[in-house]
Amino acid sequence: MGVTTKDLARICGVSRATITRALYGTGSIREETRQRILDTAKELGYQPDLMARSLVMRKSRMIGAIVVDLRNQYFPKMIDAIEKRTKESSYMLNISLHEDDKEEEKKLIRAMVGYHADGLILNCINKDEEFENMLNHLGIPYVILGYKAFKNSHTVGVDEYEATRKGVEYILEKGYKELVFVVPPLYDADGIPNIGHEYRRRGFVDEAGKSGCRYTVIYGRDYLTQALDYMRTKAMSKPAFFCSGDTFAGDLINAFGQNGYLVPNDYGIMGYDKVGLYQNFTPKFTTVDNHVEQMGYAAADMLLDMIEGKEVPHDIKIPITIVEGQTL
Amino acid sequence: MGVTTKDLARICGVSRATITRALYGTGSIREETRQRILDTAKELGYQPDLMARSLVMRKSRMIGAIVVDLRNQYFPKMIDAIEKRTKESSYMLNISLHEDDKEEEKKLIRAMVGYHADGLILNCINKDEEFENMLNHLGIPYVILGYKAFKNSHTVGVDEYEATRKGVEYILEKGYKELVFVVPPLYDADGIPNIGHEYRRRGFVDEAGKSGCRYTVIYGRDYLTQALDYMRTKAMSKPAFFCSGDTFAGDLINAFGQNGYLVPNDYGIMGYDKVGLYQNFTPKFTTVDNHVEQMGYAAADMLLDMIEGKEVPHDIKIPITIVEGQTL
DNA sequence: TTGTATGCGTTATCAG
DNA sequence: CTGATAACGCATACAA
Repeated sequence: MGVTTKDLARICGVSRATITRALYGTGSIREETRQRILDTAKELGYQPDLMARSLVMRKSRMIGAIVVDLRNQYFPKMIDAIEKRTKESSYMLNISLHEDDKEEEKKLIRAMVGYHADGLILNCINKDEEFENMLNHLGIPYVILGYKAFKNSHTVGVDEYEATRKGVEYILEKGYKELVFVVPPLYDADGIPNIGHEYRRRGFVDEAGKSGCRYTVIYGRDYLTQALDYMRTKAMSKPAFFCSGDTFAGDLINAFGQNGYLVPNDYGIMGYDKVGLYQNFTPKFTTVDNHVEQMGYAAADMLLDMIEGKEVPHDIKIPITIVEGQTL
Repeated sequence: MGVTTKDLARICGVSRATITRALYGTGSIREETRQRILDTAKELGYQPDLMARSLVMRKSRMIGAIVVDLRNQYFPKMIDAIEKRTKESSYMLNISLHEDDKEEEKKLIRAMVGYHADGLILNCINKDEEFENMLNHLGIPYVILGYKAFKNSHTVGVDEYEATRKGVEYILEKGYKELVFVVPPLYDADGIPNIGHEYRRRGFVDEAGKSGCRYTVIYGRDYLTQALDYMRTKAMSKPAFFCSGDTFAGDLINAFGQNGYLVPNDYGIMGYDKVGLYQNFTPKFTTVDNHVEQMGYAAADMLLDMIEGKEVPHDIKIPITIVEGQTL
């Protein structure tokens, strides 16, 4: 479909080279023919074939983002930010989802390269050497979201250890003497640790340990049962639950509520990953804001710089802040 | 970058046509040379240039989805569904965001066409004739999410009128005699009505009117103030608030809570657009489930069929269901 | 079974 | 100022 430069050339009675000159102002051209070409181009609704252009230019002004899915607000928010930045630089953003499927992730990366993406932003689940090798032979720059999985990769993430440490500090400042860290299973199906949650756990354990207060870690799929059990049989004072994720915290508040435990009277709670989910509820939710949008902006800026051949730092850590609520 | 069929041909000492035959099994080829080519292709990490292929095939196996943004869960959920379906049919999904910018939307559509997208899924904000014209001259099929804005377009949506009507029926069954419909501003910046909310309003008014009970509609940005005012000065019995969106409902519950009004003791409330946001909270939220995933599946199926030249219905309406909670 | 020639729509180079 | 020609990487009809 669609009218091409060839058509325009035929219709305007000039060569295709002249058409290009008229359309993109390269080289010199008589003003009159330029106008005539531009007019007919507009009239006929000429649209350049970006594929053909990319083919010859070896640049597509397209950036690929491959993330797991859009289920919680984490990636949507980040992608919104990335998208704004790439748009500012007149790049098109191509988002694809690997759905936690390692083969799919590789396939998508190959597809992006096949479509001449100028750069990639990855939330990658593959961690092995073969994958690292693949990445380094892509021929285009890429930025990894989250953790530094590979030596040579560029990453944008959060210092989870430091963040959790600060979270514990904050809880202690509020006067709590008894801390419970709630975290999902730390290992995935292949036995590979979820590095983010693991760093958080360490941050918690180190800082809580240093304080000399009572603390414990609850993890596993049955964390709700375990937490309730803690509340019923183990708590010696009003405990603070520090949940490694707002969704867990939300579920916990709900489960506790159904069992007659109310926040912040009977217990304190703090989340992680502020994604705006529970920000409108009473009591206002205390959580760690890991600034997802900032991560998005940073990742996009980094990648755009890399595409333009600029020198960029290898790793960027976005500092967190604590959202003071009423649940502690 | 990357090795091409040309390179393979040179290295294997055959013509490029033979390479193609080896790679895609078209035509006949001696098994030995086939193996040899396949081996070297693998060794050298040959990846087809999808752009070049699309250019000659005039098919890209790529589908574009252009939506406003990913801010609330509505589009992320739908896109997840669309993505699953397109992936099943080995199409790649290219998601882009127009951020409520009419020019941007047109630009993105043109870009998708420029990238030889085989079809488009649109959450379009342009409503005028020029845009309709543009769509119909795209040369590729497209499906519009939401409302039938143009005569000839294919759409997947919800019968909002019917849905709201059913919602009112449900509320009345629960014994309420006093209904308040809460809806955001019904017109956008350009004075064009938000058709979805408008249909909902009509459904509410018609059904509530028919029942003979007391009812009113609250709309505008200050709906919280108005709702509180209603509660304080106008309510004659325990009213049911029917909010045209879960987020409004959430905010309302919160605002009422801060003013000492508790659900479901002091008032009833029902939402719309079940997006899973408040499903974990107590009391469990009563809302209208408009089955976003189903919309996604339907839209993807429809588009894929259209791409394959099949006959498809022009409009698909996804039936809603009511999620029975504890807020009524 | 294999090779040659042509074209997809664009941009770039080099003549004229 | 303009036109012819080649190239990007791939696929395919046709010839050998």
